[in-house]
Amino acid sequence: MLTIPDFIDACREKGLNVTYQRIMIYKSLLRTNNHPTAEAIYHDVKAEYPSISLATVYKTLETLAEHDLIGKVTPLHDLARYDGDTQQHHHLVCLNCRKIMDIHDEQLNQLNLPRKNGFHISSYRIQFEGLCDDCQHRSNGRLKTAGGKEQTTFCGKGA
Amino acid sequence: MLTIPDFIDACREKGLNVTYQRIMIYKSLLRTNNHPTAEAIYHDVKAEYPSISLATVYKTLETLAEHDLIGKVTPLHDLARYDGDTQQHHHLVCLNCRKIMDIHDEQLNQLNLPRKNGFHISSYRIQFEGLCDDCQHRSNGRLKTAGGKEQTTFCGKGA
DNA sequence: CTTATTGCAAATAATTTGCACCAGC
DNA sequence: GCTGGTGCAAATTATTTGCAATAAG
Repeated sequence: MLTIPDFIDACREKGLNVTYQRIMIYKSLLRTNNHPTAEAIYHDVKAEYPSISLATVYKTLETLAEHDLIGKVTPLHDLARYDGDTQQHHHLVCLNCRKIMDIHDEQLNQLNLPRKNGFHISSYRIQFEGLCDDCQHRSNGRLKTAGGKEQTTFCGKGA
Repeated sequence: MLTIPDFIDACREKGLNVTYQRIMIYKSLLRTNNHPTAEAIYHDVKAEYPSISLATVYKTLETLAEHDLIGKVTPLHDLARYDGDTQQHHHLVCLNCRKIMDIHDEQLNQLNLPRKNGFHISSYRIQFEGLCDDCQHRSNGRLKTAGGKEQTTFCGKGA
């Protein structure tokens, strides 16, 4: 979490114009610990700057996330995806083709659970992110590593 | 992943009617390793059973997931949520009120990465799921632990 | 026979897009 | 002044819902 002056510098370094809206949106994220939705940020910012538009909030959040100035809590957010396997296991997610592979690994199922504020943990899942073999090799530079939503193909099935 | 006869028994045990559609959908999940979307399953099943409807696929997947006969890859799927913090960290997700809390824990940042099929892992995130303190105590039996999408409130902010 | 489930069509909700105007540099 | 960013309204996409017809137990 950067201070506002640092955020402004960071925008400049990345070639992003520094606008009032971007600053307001970043400030809104700074002041909540909520992991807010676009709507929530929109309402929050609107209180101080009523002319902001929801579309701007969406666009800004995407832009900032692409430039790693903020994070997106759920990278696979666009489509609900299901899994026949109900055992505890973990996932490898290809950031390019969005293929998901299963990881069954006993060691990863034995983590020491963190403790925080009386939260009662009943399970956990780990999402490993990166590039699958196909996308490292076959993709001829047409990668989109920034967590966006570009491809629809899942690299086929079994193969 | 159950065999079809076991799936049928499991449905009966849970009081779910065993329908042709449910079996086809489950079979489709069995035969792919794709973590498919509802659309993908719809197309797959439609090939063998053209009269199936997309709404049925959505309903069936939700039903099976609620009864733990299948899993949902992304439990926080319904809304995109953002985070001002770009350091590696992990999340506690309350399955009831959908509040998300941050976990910064050095040990959790040092996992041994699994290896699989040439996949190149660049980062990972752990999502711990359970009930926050508020929801364990204050909620008077009105819990919805089955990964559904019920509440809209995020239990307020700082508090 | 009774209730749960299906399938259709219409509704809703989240997010994206096109485009004209405006602001940052 | 040039280019990227904003705001509006309309479009798109995923998902849900109401309801009558049908199948499961």
